[in-house]
Amino acid sequence: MSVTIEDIAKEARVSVATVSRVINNSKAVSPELKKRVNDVIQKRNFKPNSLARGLIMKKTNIIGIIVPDISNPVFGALTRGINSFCQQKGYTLMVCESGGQQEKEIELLGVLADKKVDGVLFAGVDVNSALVEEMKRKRYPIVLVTQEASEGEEVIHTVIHDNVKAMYDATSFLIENGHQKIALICGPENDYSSGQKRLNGYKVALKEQNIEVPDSYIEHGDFSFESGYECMRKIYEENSALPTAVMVCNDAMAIGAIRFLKTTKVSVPADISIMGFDDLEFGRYFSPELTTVRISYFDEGLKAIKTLFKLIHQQTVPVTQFIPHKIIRRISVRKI
Amino acid sequence: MSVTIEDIAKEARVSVATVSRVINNSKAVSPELKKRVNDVIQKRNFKPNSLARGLIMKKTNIIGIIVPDISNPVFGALTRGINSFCQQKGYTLMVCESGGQQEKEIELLGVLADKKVDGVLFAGVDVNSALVEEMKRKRYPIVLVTQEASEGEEVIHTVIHDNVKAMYDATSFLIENGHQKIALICGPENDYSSGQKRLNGYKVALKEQNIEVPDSYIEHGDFSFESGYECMRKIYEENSALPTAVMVCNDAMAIGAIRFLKTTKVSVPADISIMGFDDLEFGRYFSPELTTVRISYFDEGLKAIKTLFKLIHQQTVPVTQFIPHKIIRRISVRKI
DNA sequence: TTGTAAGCGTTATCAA
DNA sequence: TTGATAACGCTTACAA
Repeated sequence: MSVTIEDIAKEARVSVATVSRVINNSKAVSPELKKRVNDVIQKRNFKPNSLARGLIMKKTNIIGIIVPDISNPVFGALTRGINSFCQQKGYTLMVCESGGQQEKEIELLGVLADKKVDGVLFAGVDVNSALVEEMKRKRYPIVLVTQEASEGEEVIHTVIHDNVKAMYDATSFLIENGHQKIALICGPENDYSSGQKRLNGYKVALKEQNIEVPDSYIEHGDFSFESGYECMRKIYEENSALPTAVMVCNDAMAIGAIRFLKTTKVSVPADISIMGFDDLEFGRYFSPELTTVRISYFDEGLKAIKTLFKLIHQQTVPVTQFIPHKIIRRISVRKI
Repeated sequence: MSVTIEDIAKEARVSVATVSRVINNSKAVSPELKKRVNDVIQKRNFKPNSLARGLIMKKTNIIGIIVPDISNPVFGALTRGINSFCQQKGYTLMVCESGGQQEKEIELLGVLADKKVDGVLFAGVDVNSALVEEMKRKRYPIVLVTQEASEGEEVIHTVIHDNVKAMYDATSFLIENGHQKIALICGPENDYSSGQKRLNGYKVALKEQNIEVPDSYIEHGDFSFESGYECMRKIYEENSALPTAVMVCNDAMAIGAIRFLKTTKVSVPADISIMGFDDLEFGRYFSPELTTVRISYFDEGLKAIKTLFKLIHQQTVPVTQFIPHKIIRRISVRKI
């Protein structure tokens, strides 16, 4: 078996307590003993068993993260931001995938409790009061990231981009560029932050300018390329008066939408402008280059994990924190 | 604090041993006691502390995975395949990011040892003998995935697609379509499986047909969109006789390459055919739709984790296992 | 079938 | 400053 603290103690002719003290330099140990112990530790390549340690210290240096889909680049970037900080602080990341199903999310919250993680980052889809109740019951701190709670008061700390404002800005940008007939390919209706809130920002911007829009201008997709394609097809087929611009709630659907339009005779951006959301890297290499709203999910993850650390160390943090967004003008939107 | 096995024992008026037996149904327990215990467990929502359990059982139900970059869709899909199986088996995934640096990889191998993981999936860049030695020293089983060892005998179990054959097939496909002047945008030279091996497959296919290619037809990128763009630029600028096809070692670089060609007057596929590798989803939505070699990284991850499980349960498994690849014909390659 | 008690590898308390 | 020794929460001989 691996070498234990007792082996070290024996070989260094001291007590296990002393070895422990050296490891954690918790209390003063005389220099000579310290050196003797350290030498043996080095020589035997001793690493304290983190299970035993966690058992008594009630601290594992493990952070849990729950995301709907690991292979989604948005959550990839988020995870990378989180991990960059964890690694530097000596924490490890336990990654769980929920598929966006609430039942699974609740189960995973339990799994992470079992694993005695020090804290959890949660990227959900619809964080309703049932979920919030479940979270409040856990003994570990939780930070919502990418998604705020959809019901009740704000009781769980949250790091997020301002979806309403971002969509408001994006839609206003289209309006400023002369567009009045602006359709929307939105996220799922059950997705609070990235579905409902974004829809909201769009509506507010239009209303502010007294622009009316037919219901047939609004479609709900599921953030996949495919659904962007489908939604665009519906808008195209169901409207004799085509929009001059389509605001799309993520880049993947935006590209799906453009792909559909390539099967028709309307061209982007000459006939219809398309605006995306996220600013994933491929948007820059697409043609036409995608105008979009940049969200740095890396930064969002980073801010979330920093917040979680503060919570773990009992510091006070504002309940809701926003990270900035930015309009990225490229080719797929034109001024009319 | 959370409820312990002792609390349960007390409340069910039995010994902790009995409770433990019920939990693990290790030994026969009389039905009545079993029910009594289970009721209390249910009622108090008791979950055995996995640290204490891991400490004594030398088993944590945690699998470690080391990848260069979590946000890369290839490793995203890989991780998802791995996770799908783990979740169903009651295992959790500890995800570590190495940035592809050997030093970091070795460190992470140690971190995972500390965490007492039951096994590790390793997706490296250059698994040389130093790394292999390090791996052999660990007490947990390791499966290489996406990358084989570059030196010495095959001692570590490996699940991978056949890079040589895949590139051989892809290049042959281009030849069959009438191309003779075939350039290559390859992976990094220090990347054994995805760099050197793929280069090899390309060369073998050409040699077999006695096709000679100038050095200026071969460029090394780093798998990023940007580097695909740059490599294509070099090939374009350094060859008065342009190739009629370019084999590109991943889809991202292929799209970067096409992007560059759009800045020139040569068109794809009319003047130059472009073939990618990986078959990521966006390639289907790009224009022209990308002809590519499909590798299912999800399946590769799945097979790797299944292999690791067999190893964990001391079953014998072939040292090297391949997952299949497939040529996907789309628009970006044309017959001449 | 059930219970008692000895670990598992640490840290923390309390004397010395 | 150091060393016994009691936790931490569980599993598993060994006894009963």
